[in-house]
Amino acid sequence: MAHSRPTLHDVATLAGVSKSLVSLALAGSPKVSDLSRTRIVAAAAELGYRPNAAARSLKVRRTHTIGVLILDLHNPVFAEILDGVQTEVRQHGFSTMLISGSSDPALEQAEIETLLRFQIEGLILIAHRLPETILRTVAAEVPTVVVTRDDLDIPQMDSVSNDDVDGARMAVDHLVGLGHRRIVHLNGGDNPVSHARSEGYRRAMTDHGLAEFIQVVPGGLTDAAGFAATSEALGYHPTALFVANDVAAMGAIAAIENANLSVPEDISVIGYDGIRIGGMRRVNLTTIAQPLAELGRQAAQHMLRRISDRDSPAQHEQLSATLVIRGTTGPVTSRNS
Amino acid sequence: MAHSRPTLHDVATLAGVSKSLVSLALAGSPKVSDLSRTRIVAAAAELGYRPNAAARSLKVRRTHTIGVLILDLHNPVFAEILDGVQTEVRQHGFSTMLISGSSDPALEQAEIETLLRFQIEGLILIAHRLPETILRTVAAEVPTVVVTRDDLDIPQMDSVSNDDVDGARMAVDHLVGLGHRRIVHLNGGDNPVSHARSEGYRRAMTDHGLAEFIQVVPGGLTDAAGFAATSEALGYHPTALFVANDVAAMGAIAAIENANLSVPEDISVIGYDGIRIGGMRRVNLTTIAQPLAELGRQAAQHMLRRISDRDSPAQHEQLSATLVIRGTTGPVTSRNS
DNA sequence: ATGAAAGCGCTAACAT
DNA sequence: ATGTTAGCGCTTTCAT
Repeated sequence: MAHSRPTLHDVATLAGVSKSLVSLALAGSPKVSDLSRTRIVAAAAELGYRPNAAARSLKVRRTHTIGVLILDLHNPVFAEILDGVQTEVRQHGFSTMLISGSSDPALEQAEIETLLRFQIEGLILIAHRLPETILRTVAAEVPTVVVTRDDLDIPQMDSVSNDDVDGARMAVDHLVGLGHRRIVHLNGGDNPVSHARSEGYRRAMTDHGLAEFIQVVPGGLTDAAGFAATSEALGYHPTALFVANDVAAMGAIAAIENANLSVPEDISVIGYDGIRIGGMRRVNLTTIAQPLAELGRQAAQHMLRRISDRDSPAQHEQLSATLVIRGTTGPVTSRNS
Repeated sequence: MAHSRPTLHDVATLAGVSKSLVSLALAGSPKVSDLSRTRIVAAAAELGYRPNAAARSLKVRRTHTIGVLILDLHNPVFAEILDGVQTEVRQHGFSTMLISGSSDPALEQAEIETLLRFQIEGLILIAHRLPETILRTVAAEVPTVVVTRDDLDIPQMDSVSNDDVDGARMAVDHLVGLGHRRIVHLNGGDNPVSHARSEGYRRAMTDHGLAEFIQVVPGGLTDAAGFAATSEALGYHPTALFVANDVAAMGAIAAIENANLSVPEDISVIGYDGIRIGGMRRVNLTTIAQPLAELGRQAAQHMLRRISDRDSPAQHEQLSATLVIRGTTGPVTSRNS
């Protein structure tokens, strides 16, 4: 940085007062005379003065900034959760600093490290995949709330999630209600959310007396993963697919149509998340919808609470999802029964 | 923040050395004895020491952090551009701090203000909608590069964009090549990108001798906007629609299908951007694809260059888009000619 | 190889 | 109402 920005000192000199008075005036203190205040404000404007947050935070030990880690910006789910977070924190005078995860988990940790060095006051982790040990350390240092995961019980760390086991059950119930039995599950890979959804699938299948039809195909949470996993799934001649998330479900549908089968006539498909794009008629995806913005809003509330009371006991909020029936699921027909 | 984090001083005391030596050791200086280094590293680890970036930046006047403003996290375009930015800046030892725009432009400015107070070294604006005066001020203070806009000529501010006029022309050329004449354009609202695309449409239509068929329907850049604008567009009985962007194009298709017409048999639709989801078979959208990640990468490169040479002349990079023909456009048939 | 001291820009007693 | 001063945590000469 070649040009050095004007400082409080410069403003003070120009206005012909002391640094402290400038500080006071700019903070809106009532004990500054109108004359001085006017002069100071004018001087600041003239110089294009902008307070140095680093210096300020060094002194007051607050930044009014919370960090947000989003696993994958490509998945619209996270943008929708973030909406909720932002509206809520802004109302309370906080800003957010986002970082996005990358394919490399080590980078993710490094990014969090950066955030912490900037003295953020809290951290919201959206669908992270940090190891528990790291999480413990982080949560001990800074108020932390995790969104979309509830499998961890770490002191001083709150979580807000939806009940994935129950949501998965709703998906299976819906399909069974349509007469399906050979329901294959494309799972979302090795992460807690996907595990929970798989677990819900297994339990629901079992409860419906369909244990013998349980079939879990390894997949992932991206459209590419959904596409790729589908060829294996088709080998089991399913009449319906329950896919780990909406994005992967869209990939699965593409693969099904690529195989010259149609949805839902030959195979019904249900996703999970309730991303907006799934509601577009072109896509028209039946899904288990999470209250995404609400998830974000609650996460922010927990965060704010924890910032003012660091040591309050860990809270784990669980919101329920809802079944949204659209066009990719239908009754079993003679074509696929 | 109740608990105060350990400082260099604490580490020094524990290791039994001076603050300066700790600083040196942690910076990897070779003039620290192995013994001291080991002790210092151990002490730092034991205390969970994390350098305070605010203090550091105050001293060294560098943050190695660049700020990125993304207009709308919901539009997948921006995530893809960001990918390019991130890979590039990381390779050069920089981190990014993201902020996302909101419906309220004033908030957007406030967010940038926050970023600047944190002493970011550069600012990348992706599809912002800041007024030119603000932009000038910002660009004068911090290296700035704008992505997806090229209409501004501001000193010390670079831009990276695609040639929207030319891209729009390609879209029209494609449709005309398929025999379409009644090509209606759903524009993207009052912003420079949309203006350029509309302009390209008009020029291309004129060049093809189709000036009498020019019809621009006001719309927006979201799926809802595309959906809404389509009913007016249908009033002109088009055989093809050129929509301002992919997301809106998906909305338009939904509206067309809602009206019991089919794509492309009754109406062809072409979008703009080349978002990944458009490539899914379910969507299968013909589009003008921008080199999104490349846009981001180049933006980052300009940024980095400008950080090391503040006063280099403004550069305006323009990358070209490519026509991607998929399933939503087809030849004019007896049904719609 | 190590330490002492100064100072980055700011705020907050405290003094006047 | 305004100024003086100390110090937040760090890096960086400059001594030793």
